Amino acid sequence: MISETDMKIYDIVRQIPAGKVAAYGTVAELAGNRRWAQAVGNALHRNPLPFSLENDNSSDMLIPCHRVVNAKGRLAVNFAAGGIQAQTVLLERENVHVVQNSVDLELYAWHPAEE
DNA sequence: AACATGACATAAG
DNA sequence: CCTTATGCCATGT
Repeated sequence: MISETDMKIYDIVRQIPAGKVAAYGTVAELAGNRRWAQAVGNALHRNPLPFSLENDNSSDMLIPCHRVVNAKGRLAVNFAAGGIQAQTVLLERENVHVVQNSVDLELYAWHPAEE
């Protein structure tokens, strides 16, 4: 069963454009409450559809969770599908350079207002 | 209801 | 940079 909060969270994450990343806290805030950061991580961890490798993103439930990093740009060590390595590959695939398991937020941080 | 856990954030040492 | 400690919220036992 997907809760209201999860819906909001997934909805926000789905809006992150390719080539950009958003922090858990940012997603939480956009979803409605700044303090859901931890919950966002949990929600994504048990996320039903993590991402689509080569799929054409035809499904509305696709959630690009690899574009979500922590406040310092660090990747998720316990990334559900394949760990941090998988997340790295997915990001690199979108031209988001990953160095030392981190990304440069100055370059890739997603700013919703600029959509 | 109580307690433990987690893909977090922030502050402090 | 790293480790602790504290606070948050949602879940699972």
